[in-house]
Amino acid sequence: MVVSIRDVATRAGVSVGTVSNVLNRPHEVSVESVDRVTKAIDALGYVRNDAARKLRAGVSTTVGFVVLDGQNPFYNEVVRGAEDEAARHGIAVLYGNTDEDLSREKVYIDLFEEQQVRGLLIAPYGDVTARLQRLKSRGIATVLVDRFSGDGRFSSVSVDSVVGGRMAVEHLIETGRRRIAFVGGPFDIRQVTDRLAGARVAVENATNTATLEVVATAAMTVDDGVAAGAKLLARPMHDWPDALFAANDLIALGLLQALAIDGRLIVPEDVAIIGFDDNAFAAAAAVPLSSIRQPSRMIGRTALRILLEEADDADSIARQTVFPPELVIRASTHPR
Amino acid sequence: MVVSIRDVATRAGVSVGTVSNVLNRPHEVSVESVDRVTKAIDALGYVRNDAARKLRAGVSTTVGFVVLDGQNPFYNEVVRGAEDEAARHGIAVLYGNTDEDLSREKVYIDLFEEQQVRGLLIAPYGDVTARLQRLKSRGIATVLVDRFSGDGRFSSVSVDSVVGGRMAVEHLIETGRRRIAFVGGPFDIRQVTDRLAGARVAVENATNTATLEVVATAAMTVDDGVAAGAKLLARPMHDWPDALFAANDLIALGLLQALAIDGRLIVPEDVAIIGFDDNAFAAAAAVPLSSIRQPSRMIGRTALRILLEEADDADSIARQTVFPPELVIRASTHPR
DNA sequence: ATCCGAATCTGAATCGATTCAGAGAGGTTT
DNA sequence: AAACCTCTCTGAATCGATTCAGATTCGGAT
Repeated sequence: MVVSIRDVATRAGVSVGTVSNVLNRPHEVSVESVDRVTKAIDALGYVRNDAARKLRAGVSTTVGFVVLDGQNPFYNEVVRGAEDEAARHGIAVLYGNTDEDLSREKVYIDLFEEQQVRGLLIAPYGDVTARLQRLKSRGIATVLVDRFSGDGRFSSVSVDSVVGGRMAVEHLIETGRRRIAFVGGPFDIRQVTDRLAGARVAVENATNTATLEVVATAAMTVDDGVAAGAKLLARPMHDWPDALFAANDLIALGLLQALAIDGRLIVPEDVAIIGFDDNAFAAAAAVPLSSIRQPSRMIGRTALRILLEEADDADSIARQTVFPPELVIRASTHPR
Repeated sequence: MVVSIRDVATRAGVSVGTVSNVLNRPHEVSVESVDRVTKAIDALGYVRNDAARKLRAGVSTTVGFVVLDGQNPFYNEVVRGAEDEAARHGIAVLYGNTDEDLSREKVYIDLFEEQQVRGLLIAPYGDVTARLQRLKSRGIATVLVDRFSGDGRFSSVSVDSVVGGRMAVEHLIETGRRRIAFVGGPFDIRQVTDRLAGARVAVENATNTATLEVVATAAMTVDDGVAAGAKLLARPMHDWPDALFAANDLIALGLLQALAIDGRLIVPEDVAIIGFDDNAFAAAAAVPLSSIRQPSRMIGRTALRILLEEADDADSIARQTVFPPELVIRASTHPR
């Protein structure tokens, strides 16, 4: 048995219009009516039908968040930041996880479009500009998260990954490391290539003879880090790098784990490791992990705030917000 | 500019009914019509209006998942399992994070009710039976995740936390520990009390003189673990327990971190630590963490499968699915 | 007594997809 | 040729909340 606004109106002895007004502009309704309607709603257990509301009003109080990797604590923190800000505006965040899968990414974007969300936050994997452009033409605002919008068509909130990559490798070089390996992938993820580009800059600017090699991983999980570690360990010892820059903390933790189990190489004595994100588990690692911190909650909060502004103001101009990364030094990169 | 089904019909030279049929029962429409309509849809960039669809048809192809703690990798794994299963049925999972906040829990349940999702998965924090009962009467199926439904009114998928708690403490006792502390909270979370109850059973059954004390935490995060560790470290050394059973891995990681920084007590020589969940970071911890593994993805997959079955069959009978926990022994509980 | 404006309420029209009774075309059986 | 199917299509009615032009009420001003 479904309770509709009509049932509430009958029970309260008013018209449907008045019930709707109680729900949406209570100040324009007499206190007595508000009271009667409220009582009727409670008595009947009425819940607004969001479909009807959206159909007629054309707006929604939810925003969507399409996340690249739901297992990654960094993105969870970003989502948390967005939720905090959303809650303050009486808005709910629904999110969908794409797991670096192009087709799922499309599915979720379409889903949120069908749902006519108020706006969409997205940490994109593939090239989604075409789809996002369509959302825009439909009046659904979009903000890119953790990804700079190269062509400036969309607002974005991110951290400068090139600078972060440079900071990481400069730190390694300053603490006396020479043979540096970048561990990460896949290379169609922008964050990966940016961090690597930063690393390259640092090596080129170095006054000493530091070298950089690249160890590719299939994805950015702990398991991929373990696998990369095993691959490196299969080499003769004299071929080993003396520092590893992991594309994110998950890979770094995997590397750490692989080395700890093997036992021949000690961190940081033989090998330094630095990660990226400074997620909640970096400090609790086998060897506390140096990392490049991203202000994750702040990214989420800011992205949501910009999203709401754009949703309310149709012809606002896209803007790029870039936060600085921050070097966090822990035991894993202590000098020998 | 919004493209409606009417525009598509006009462009394809058919009626709106035919367009709808192409979308929903293509086999009942001539191939020629399917073709014309498909072309028109592509040309116009038409996307179904989900609100109108839901309003009329009353069904939806999304399920909601209300999660207790979005930062916890364990729940992320469960969600991932649910998503995998959902994807196979062409269904999308939208989730909302309550962060152990009663009011947010209510908000999300109501939100999903308003949205008329196909079904709802929930890892509940407070007592939500009343609200869930209402969903049920509205025809929205509900499955509890990570929580046994005591009164059997709802289907549930969980791991036996009492058994898990017992396994953890039996393991500690078998490896020679005597003064055991349970670290966790708050005690209105069912999982916490169950795990503690299991621990009590193990201590009572022990042939030796093992003791159990309780160290309460405000929540179940790494930070709470660090705080609990600090509280314990403030005690005189002879008052220290020789084993810690943390209510989940996050707390355990926090404890490990607090002890490592302090440095006076070595894990596992002076203190053993065991966690619960066996999340992705347990193995990569400062000292690889023993834990009670829950089959997280399987929980998510199973919960979603049951949810869809119940959503399709209105008068199916609620059933409780309980998976066994599994003891995973790592360095943090090695005997002295 | 009449008029005015403000406050409040009413109820029909509306949003867009789905549904289904009924129509039309074309073929087969008797 | 009539009767009967089958296949396919049409278009009006429908879902429930919102909106807004118009109605009603009432205290105060003229």
